[in-house]
Amino acid sequence: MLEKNYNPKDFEEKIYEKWETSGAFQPDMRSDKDAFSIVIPPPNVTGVLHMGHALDDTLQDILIRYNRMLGKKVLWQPGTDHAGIATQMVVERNLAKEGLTRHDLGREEFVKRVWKWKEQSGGTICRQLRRLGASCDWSRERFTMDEGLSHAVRKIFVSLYKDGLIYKAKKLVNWDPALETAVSDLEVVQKETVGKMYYYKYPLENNPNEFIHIATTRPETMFGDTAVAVSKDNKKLAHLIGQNCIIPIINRVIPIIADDHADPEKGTGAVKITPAHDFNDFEVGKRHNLPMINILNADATLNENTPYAGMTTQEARIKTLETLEQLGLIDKIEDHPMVIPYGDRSGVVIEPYMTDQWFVDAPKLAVEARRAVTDGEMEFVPATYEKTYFEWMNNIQPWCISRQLWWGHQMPIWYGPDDTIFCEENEELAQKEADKHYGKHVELRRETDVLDTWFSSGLWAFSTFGWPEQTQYLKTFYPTSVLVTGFDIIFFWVARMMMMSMYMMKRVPFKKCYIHGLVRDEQGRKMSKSKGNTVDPMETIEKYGADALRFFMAASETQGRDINLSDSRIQGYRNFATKLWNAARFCEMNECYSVKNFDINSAKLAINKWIIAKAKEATEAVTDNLNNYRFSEAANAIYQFTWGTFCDWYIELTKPVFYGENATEIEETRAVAAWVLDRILIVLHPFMPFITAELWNNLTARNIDIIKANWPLTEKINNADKYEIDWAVDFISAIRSLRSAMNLPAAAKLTAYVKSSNEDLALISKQQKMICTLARLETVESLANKEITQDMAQTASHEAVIYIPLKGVIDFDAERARLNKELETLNKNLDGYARKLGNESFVAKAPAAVVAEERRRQTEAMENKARVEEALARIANF
RNA sequence: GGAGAAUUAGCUCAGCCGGUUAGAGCGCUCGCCUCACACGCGAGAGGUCAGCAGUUCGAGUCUGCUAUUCUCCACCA
Repeated sequence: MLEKNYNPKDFEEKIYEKWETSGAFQPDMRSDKDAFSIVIPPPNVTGVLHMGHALDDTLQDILIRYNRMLGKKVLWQPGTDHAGIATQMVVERNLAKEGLTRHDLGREEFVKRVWKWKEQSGGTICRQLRRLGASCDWSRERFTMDEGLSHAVRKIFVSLYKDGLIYKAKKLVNWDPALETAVSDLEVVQKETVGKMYYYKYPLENNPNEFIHIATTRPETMFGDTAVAVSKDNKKLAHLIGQNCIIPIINRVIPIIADDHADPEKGTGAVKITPAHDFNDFEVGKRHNLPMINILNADATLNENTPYAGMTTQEARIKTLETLEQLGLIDKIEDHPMVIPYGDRSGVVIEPYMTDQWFVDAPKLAVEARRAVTDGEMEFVPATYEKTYFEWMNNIQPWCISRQLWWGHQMPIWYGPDDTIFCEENEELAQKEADKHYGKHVELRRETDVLDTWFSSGLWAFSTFGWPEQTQYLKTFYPTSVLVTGFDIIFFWVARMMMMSMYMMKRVPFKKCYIHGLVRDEQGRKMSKSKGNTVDPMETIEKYGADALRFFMAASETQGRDINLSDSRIQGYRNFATKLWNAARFCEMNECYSVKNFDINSAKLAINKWIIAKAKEATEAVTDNLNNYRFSEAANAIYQFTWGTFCDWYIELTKPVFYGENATEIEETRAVAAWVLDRILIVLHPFMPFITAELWNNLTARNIDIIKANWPLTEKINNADKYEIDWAVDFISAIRSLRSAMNLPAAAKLTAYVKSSNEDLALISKQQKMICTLARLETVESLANKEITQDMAQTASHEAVIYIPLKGVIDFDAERARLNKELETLNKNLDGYARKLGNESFVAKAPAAVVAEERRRQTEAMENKARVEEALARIANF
């Protein structure tokens, strides 16, 4: 017996546990069916589930469960990411509480600490994914720093290095002074701020009373200046080119050079060039062979190349300005809107900084990655995201992959005594190569840098399957079927996976890439911890159940658009689950599952043929929409069928049967009701796995788990017939409408007389009992020779005109108002039809079927109009 | 500066290949505790599909322009 109330907490976790322990999420590797696979976007190992995951993983689980029910060999590969910077930061913060830094511990000890932290607080997110119902094959869970995945990292690194696609270079990079590491372009966020523009002047070398005026937002960098640039087209300043000027305070002489980087329209037209601390200046410096003077320490304090060693840039800026002021060199200071780069993790200002770093030749790798999308080997859904992808790929810069961190994959690079580089998969091999190279045994020094986190996640689509081993899983599931992820990591991850996979595997990592939007708060604002507007999915699940949250995500997901979280909608889907629960209880109470071996094609009752037809349509709609990644349409199709068709109509239609005495009819209706409910459970299962499983298990004994139930597509249904009940539904609705408009008490039993074709009358007489029950009529019969009287309210459904005597209680004003409104609508429509059909071009050019349909509507509306006018005339004097 | 997207009911949004009277949920109004369900049932109100022009027999849907909003990328003189 089902509980009276739907209580997801009673069963959701239990059901999941049973699935997991029974291996229900594992693919049958002996099956010869098609494979379907997804690799999960690996969450940070120490992270917690947020609404973005809830969306992302719900969509994946829907696809996974759907394909599993289609009978495919399905694998959802789970795992987590070591998240280099993020994780190291957390552990360092914890250390700071003990008053320690990582340097106090030393590298080895620190890394041990991180592993310990991972053991302690890792795994939370995987437990939460289980709570959401994600049917991942946890027996295959991977971590980007597992031995196997680390091996893959080293192997591909060596390969890229030997192919000349990884190189070391001394370049300006984005430097995070808090973390003291380089970061990639993508890890820098630009923020609008109002800063100051400082105008001041440098004296000329051979005439200290003359000056060249410059403008800068960062005066403290002047100690790194190695030139001042002026455009040769700058008529006012060009004469200074070739002269030298003097950097005040330090009195260093630098040349005034000609370079088009100096825009005559901007600032003063003359730009100080600081090649070691500005990306543009760096290029200028290279063009003119300028010295590059580094003025910063790794923590962004000024170094001994400046007079203000040890000061922060802010302190140095103030000091510099004070000194310039004393020297009388400042022209003016203005407010200046500008953008300043911040580290997306550390939140501090990023400094362009000159260091030795390692780079991946992304522009070369991008060629194949781009081609694969151009040639349709990988398709974005929605397709418009390929523009974003191409835009970035076409302007791609070398990818800085080295990080001066301790947590991550240490680069497989060893240096010989003279800094010769040996890049091998392990130390032994490197040693062997080195010994060969030097002709004797030498001591090697390993590169201390680790790799950008995204380097290892770039391999995720094949490293998780055991690559470089040619495993059965790799052969079966690579390339994966689809990647589901947010647009915010197209560059970080999708693009990198494409590049790495095309390089190493020569095949795309996934055939499709489904991109979804962001989950925002109720007001459409981005959710963030600092704003305090985040909603914890676990709390939502606690409140409404995982199924309600999942269904909300699916029903809201319309190809790539952001989703505004809505408590009332989630609650609505919990109500939907309750509705289904109660419908199941109705079936249980009426012993629907007691009938065995009923052939669905032998159903004879009109209501049963009707619901079978509707169920078939709904299934096809869900299937079609899922095949095209239209999640909201798929969810809505099953929602509308379950609630609007099955509960609102079919269950009501079965009541006259169940409460009647015809055993054959009861038997048939029981069987069909059970059959339809089963279809609902199956088709709804990918969206709401828990309630569907709970009902599936409790309604009757089953020989198969719902997770592996066959998707009901292939069923042969050949006795579907919608006409009769569709007609009756409209007929009943018309009477209900009239009752409501005439303010008739719900309990009042009425008589209805109908004027219509013999077919309609036959249908009514056949469905007499059902119509009377649902429309609350005493009886419904043919108008025949009965006289139409003034106390009859009149309405119509299709061509049937319905008369209901109101025995003196008719409210003539209400009836007139109702009829007039109907008339108004009819007139409006008739105008439209007349206009269209009066248009010769329409009649000549539109398809015949469209024209015929238009004519039919016109005729019908004209008949209805005559009917309504007649009724109005009849009561005109009251 | 470069690129992309959006504008439909009070609110949040669907609307696929152009073809009925443009849909849903929430909210609102009226009537109902009808033996599955008040987390419910029945019936309603509510829209110049941002504006203008164009293509077409026919435009919410296709094209162009305008207005407004948003997102991404680039940008420290």
